[in-house]
Amino acid sequence: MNIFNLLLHIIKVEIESLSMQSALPAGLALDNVAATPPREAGHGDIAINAAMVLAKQAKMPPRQIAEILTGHLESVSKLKDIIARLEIAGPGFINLFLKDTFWHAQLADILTRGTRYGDSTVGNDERVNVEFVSANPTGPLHVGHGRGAVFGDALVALLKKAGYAVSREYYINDAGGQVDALARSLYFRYREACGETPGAMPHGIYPGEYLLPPAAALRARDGDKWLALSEAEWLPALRVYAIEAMLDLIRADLARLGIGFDRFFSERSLHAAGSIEAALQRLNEAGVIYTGTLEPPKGMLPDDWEPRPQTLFRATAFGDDVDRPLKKSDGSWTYFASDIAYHFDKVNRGFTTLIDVWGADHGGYIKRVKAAIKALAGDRATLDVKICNMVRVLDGGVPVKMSKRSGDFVTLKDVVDAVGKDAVRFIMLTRRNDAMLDFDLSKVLEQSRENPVFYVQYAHARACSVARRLKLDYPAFGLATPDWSTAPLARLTHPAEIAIIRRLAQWPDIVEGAAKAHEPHRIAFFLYDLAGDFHAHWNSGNDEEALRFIVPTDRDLSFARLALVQGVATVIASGLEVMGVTPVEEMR
RNA sequence: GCGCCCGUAGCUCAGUCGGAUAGAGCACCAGAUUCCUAAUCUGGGGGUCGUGGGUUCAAAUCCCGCCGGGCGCACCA
Repeated sequence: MNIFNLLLHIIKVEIESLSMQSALPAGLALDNVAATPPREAGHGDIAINAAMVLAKQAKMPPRQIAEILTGHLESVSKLKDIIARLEIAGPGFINLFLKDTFWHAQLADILTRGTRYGDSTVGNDERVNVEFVSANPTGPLHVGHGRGAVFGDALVALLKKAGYAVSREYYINDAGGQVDALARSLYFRYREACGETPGAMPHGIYPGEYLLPPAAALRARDGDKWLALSEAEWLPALRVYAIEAMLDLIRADLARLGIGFDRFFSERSLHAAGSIEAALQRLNEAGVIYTGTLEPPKGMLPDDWEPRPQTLFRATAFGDDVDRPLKKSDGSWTYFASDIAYHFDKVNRGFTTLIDVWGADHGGYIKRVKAAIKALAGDRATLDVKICNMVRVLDGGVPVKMSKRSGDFVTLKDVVDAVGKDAVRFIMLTRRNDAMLDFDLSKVLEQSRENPVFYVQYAHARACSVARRLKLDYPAFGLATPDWSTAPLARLTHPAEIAIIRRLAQWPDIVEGAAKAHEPHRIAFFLYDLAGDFHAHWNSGNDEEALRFIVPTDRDLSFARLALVQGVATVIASGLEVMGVTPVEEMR
């Protein structure tokens, strides 16, 4: 349960009731009324901005509205059990101070629900398609792909937790010239494998050594049978073979990160099924396809520019900057044409929210795809494109050299092998997706506060250690397998303890906010803050013995505090679950 | 030239649908360990939120101009 929405709902109802009683004007718009956690601890637990928002509409000073509202709220029976006191502050905020018993109830809820705490229904089972990675099947994934992979996967988990019906999808670009080049590259390696010396590598051949194993496997399977054939004869078959081999490679790279997909969608299948013609036919009927000649971009004339009539989509009618070509000069479809069909297919499969996760170099492509969706689907579906910015790989602050000949980038596999799945996943979410990310291989292994992976894991491990210690050193307490429903939570009275529960109780709101904004990085920052609260409280037991979790002379107090610690572990685990990171119970 | 993203403490970055005295880590300074993991914690200094306007009761947040950085710009994917 999201406590902020709960209170907000109650208060909105009461405002409406005041309107009915004519204590406030009728017909007030409450859309901007909000219940938020105040930054300042002295401002209570929940701040309501209603008085300021309504002042203008009601033609009354905010203070006066606040007076009316607080006077009324104090008499509402539903709130009497929850609110210790309320005050009017600043320009007209109503600050609510909640009773300890309310927070105890929140903790009890956490313990009952376990890592399912924070699950929400705001998504309302809306069907969402998240397409991510979608790297060309021409080689292994690099670190940049890894960021998109982790981002997409965590976003899916987040959306599911918030109650959306989500599907993970990978679009395979298996139809263009790049996969022909891949097939030629494989053939080159195949000739080598057959004992030929093909000589210097021609231009347009992928130089990576990752094609050696598939070439050898091809030779082992088929012998020399392809050598005597012409390119037209071997290319289609070897293309299929090479794409499958590369997809195996990619799937293996993703599996190392614990990432799988509900569907791999082939671009070639769109061509084969006539989906492109169908989608463009529809655009044609809508009158947004025409033949015309584009102006060259001002300020940067391409060398080989020549004015040429093309088949164009009138993207400018839907917010794009220029109209976009659908056919290449050789008559085949452009990538954009098949992408139109692909997104139309997603809409036709019933998805109402489409999310595409792309690299930073594709930012210029967003408007045209949005334009196409608008033209084909109107308001039936919306597209949100999440751009994942570049990743710089460092080691001890020094940029890692781009790897030898195998490609231009550090491979994802190398990085996962070096620091582990959990560290990669966590670090990838410690920046907003649209900000550049420095990934320092040595820092993510460091055991210090500087390293958020460690800091959060350590908090979880510490929480687990309290349970261990109680079990081992205080068997008389009988808390080896506690029944949380009997925990005497009323014994949690210290402000620092309540403060931690307050943080834990933000978790459902964090989930909903992050899910709506499509921003999984918020989870990482929340967990870091929570870990900080917990470490601080843990340490205060050093200065003040009475604050330690385990009180040898007081079994019930120890039980209550164990419950608090368990709540911390639970929420951390719940957050890590969304991030796809395994919580550790010990770090020795 | 045009489009998109970014500009917050010395450095790296958070900042919720616009909300109260703009936060955290690092670095710097001063402290805490007979004690559940000091792998941690406490306190301190440090800001024209790039800049100039505008909207608003209220702007780091929304709108416009400018400056600085990144990405992209027909027939690649």
